[in-house]
Amino acid sequence: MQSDSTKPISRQKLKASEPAALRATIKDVALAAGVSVSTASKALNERGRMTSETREKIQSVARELGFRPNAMARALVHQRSFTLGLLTNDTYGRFTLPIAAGLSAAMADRGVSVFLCAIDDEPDRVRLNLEAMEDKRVDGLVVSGKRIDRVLPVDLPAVHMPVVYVNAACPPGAIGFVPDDEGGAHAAVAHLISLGRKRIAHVTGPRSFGAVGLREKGWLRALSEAALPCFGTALSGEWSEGFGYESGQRLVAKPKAERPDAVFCGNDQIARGLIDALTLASIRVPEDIAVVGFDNWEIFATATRPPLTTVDMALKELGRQAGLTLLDLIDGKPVEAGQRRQPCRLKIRRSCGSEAPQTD
Amino acid sequence: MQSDSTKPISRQKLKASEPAALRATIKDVALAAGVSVSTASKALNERGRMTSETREKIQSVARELGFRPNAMARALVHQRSFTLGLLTNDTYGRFTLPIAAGLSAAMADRGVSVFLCAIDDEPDRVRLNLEAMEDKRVDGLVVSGKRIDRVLPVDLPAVHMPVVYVNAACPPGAIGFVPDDEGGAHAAVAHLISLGRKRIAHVTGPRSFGAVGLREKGWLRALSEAALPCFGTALSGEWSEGFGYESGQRLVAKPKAERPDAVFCGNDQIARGLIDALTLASIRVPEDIAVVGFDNWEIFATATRPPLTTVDMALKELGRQAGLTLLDLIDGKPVEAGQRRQPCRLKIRRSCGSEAPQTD
DNA sequence: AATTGTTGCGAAAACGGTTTCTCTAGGTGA
DNA sequence: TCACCTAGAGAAACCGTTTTCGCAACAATT
Repeated sequence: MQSDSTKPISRQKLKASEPAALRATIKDVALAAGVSVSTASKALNERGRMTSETREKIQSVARELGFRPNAMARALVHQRSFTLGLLTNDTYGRFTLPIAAGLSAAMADRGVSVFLCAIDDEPDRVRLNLEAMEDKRVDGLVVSGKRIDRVLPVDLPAVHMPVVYVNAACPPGAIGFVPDDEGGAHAAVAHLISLGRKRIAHVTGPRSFGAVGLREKGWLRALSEAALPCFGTALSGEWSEGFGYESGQRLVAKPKAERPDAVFCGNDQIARGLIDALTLASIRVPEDIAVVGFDNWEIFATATRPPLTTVDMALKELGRQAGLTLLDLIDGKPVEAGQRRQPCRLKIRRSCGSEAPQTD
Repeated sequence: MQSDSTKPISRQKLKASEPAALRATIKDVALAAGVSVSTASKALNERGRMTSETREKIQSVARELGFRPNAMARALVHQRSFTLGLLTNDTYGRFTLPIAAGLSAAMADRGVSVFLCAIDDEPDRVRLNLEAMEDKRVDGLVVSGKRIDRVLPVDLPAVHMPVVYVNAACPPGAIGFVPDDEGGAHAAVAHLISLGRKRIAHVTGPRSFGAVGLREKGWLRALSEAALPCFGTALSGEWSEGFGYESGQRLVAKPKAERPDAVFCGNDQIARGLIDALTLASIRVPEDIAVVGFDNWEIFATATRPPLTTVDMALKELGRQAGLTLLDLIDGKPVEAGQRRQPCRLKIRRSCGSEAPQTD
């Protein structure tokens, strides 16, 4: 039994007197406080003028009755619903959940709730959900995807409300947030270089992904900044453990002198497969070859042997930022159009050979 | 350019005439059709009596204006918002997203939208979100967790609306949905038996998890039904690849005659680690030892070598069922209290040694 | 021709709030 | 004592719908 303000008591009252779970309205509050509805409203919203005595009386009555204003009635008059829609086509993927959680948490703190719309790129489903969002009068839309170079099949011009894109291509003139793939890659490779590695290879996903090009660019930039030669060209394949494994085997097959002393992988799955192949060939990670990944997908990164140093895309923060920006947009604040690149953060574990892995 | 009814045209019109993105109200429709608001409402909702001429005129005007009724105004009079809240404490986990997607999709088809509330088991956040859901007058709540034996820190009695639990403990008298862990385990082990395996071990998660006991029970029941001896006791440890790996090594250390010919693992991560250990010791999977997992977490199950036969918990369906039941509850239909166990489905790949893995 | 029964539609009252405007007391200054 | 101002509170309009009720006009019965 915590002393939890007076809520529990009022609830009990409510329950006892009202079996059908009817909620107290402002009318009930006004009646019980012996004032008019308008006065009650003003008292509860700290507007208008009245004796502090009146105000406090009304507020205390409201508390006793467990009064909570009906957000929909409020929205009706304010033309503002304090709700957002989150449209995502990444139903099974790893991106949506952290983004959604970050968004939802940041919004909850501001009294804004988020509708989740899972569309599987089916046009009908998109249409259905979009219409539902329009009907429910959400104040804005966050559109989140699974790759930064594809725009969702959302008929944007038909939607008359502010939109922010996350982890998806951002049409011209729109506003979007994506992880800074190039910066993250650069940080990862620069860290390897700072540890004395000089022959740093890159194994990554399909060229058709925008992120692949950006991460490759980061790799190259870090190398050239350190005046290191580019070790081979980037090895491009599937985003899978299988491809990482194969690539590892290919590395192993080379004579020792031609092997890299570090590999920067395009994602954690590839890194995982690659490490498995190296381990199987008795090549030590990180002593013989250091490995870093990209994604910080914990379930992979912590399960590899040794645990994987990798680039964290700060997806929660991405969702948060997108939400806050959308809120600004809704409030009519000026927001510059274009795509923002949210900084990534290197998560150091053991696979890169650092002396002191982060503990958090 | 698809011929997409008349919508695009009306939208264009709206945009042209109304820069501030104001939507047509039923008043506008009535005015434009030369009728009263009440008649317009009746025409659009197929109620009341009027000439079909009048009705069609109104409907066509509404279409031209791109009229969509304001769901909040509607909710206000119907005392029904056609929204639900999804409360989950599984922010990073693997359960919430499929459940949420299944729920959201099934609800979208019925005109119901779902608010996502990510609570991290922080009481303040729970309170905040719960209050938001009450204020927004959601019709009901789905509470989803990450383990079936823990109830979320939700002060249920204080919430006056229908609630359904998913993948979480279900307080007495409440309604809940969980995967049928025992049934799934039984199916997995029975399948191994049908393939001729006779010495089937079980490596699983911490005893403190309810699911562990249930899966163990399924294992034992399948064995006893086939009159097979129980091969050792269930090996219990972490839900991790690491523990699977260790357990694999322990198996390998035994003389060949004492080894099992199949292992049923408590989840896919354990199975993955175990297979890695066996492979490293040159034990062939499935020829020497067959392995099946639990979860069908595709990212693991398809990446193991060989791909993992495992139990699919049908989480999307679980979310769907929970939503539909909640809708029944809201509609006042009689729903029996208690916890329902949703059947699992064995997903056959290669690691069990079946001749013909499923292709879907 | 007077009564009844339909038909087609609009007025008005909800739903639960907020906000603007108006009114009444009471206090102030001349 | 009177005009004037102000503080405090209520009346009413509004947000966008739905729904009940009432009222004409007309057709069908006596």
